Amino acid sequence: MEKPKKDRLARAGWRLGDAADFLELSPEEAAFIELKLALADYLREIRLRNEWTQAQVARRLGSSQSRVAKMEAADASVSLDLLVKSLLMLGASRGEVGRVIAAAA
Amino acid sequence: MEKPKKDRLARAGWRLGDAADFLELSPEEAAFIELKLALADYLREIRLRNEWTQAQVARRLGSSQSRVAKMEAADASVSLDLLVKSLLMLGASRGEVGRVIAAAA
DNA sequence: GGATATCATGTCAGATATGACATAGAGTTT
DNA sequence: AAACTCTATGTCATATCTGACATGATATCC
Repeated sequence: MEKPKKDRLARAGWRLGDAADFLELSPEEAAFIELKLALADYLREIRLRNEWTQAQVARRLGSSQSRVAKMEAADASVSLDLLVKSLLMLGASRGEVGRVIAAAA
Repeated sequence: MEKPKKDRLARAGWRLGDAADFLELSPEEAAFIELKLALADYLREIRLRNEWTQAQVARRLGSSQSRVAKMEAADASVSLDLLVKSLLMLGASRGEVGRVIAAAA
């Protein structure tokens, strides 16, 4: 795994034990996390494309700026449910969500 | 919405008020629920394709037969996280999951 | 360099999901 | 019809997520 992605995961709270090397992730765990990262990136993309601030997105979603920040960071405290529901509420279609998930890393 | 799907949702705990007609769902809510139903169906498909019982699947997932039943029913108490993680653990690829989600109803 | 705007991160009470268990329904075998 | 197998549904203690708030960090403007 490349260094930048690894650092990003570490920042996002994906610490898996002290000296946890991310290579210890099972393939399914890795796929799940990368899937979340892809959705998080897409959320940010939609926000920037529309020139919204995180606070504005939060208002639309009935949430808070901090949670939007965590969503975009694919924080460990953010569920797939929240990510997908948010994307749909921001106008993404089911097909779009599926394609983002299916897209190769 | 067709009657069978409506009944299925009602059974799965998606009651939204007493006389709730599912037509009152917002488009995003409807899309989210249908997306879950598609994943639930796919989970069952994988199980049957491999000729596993729900109890066998539960053992693989480190869960219980009852939760597998609820997953296949797209019960309201089942998260997207659980569905997706379970599919990946049963051998589905990220691409497969994405395609199931993207697939039109 | 103070004021303002935007995004990041830590914390927490309340809400929601989870695995487990009990039990019911439905089909098969003997 | 009893015994057995598989699936469905209700409940619950515990675990995890959520929105909110406070506070940092960084950049821009005056």
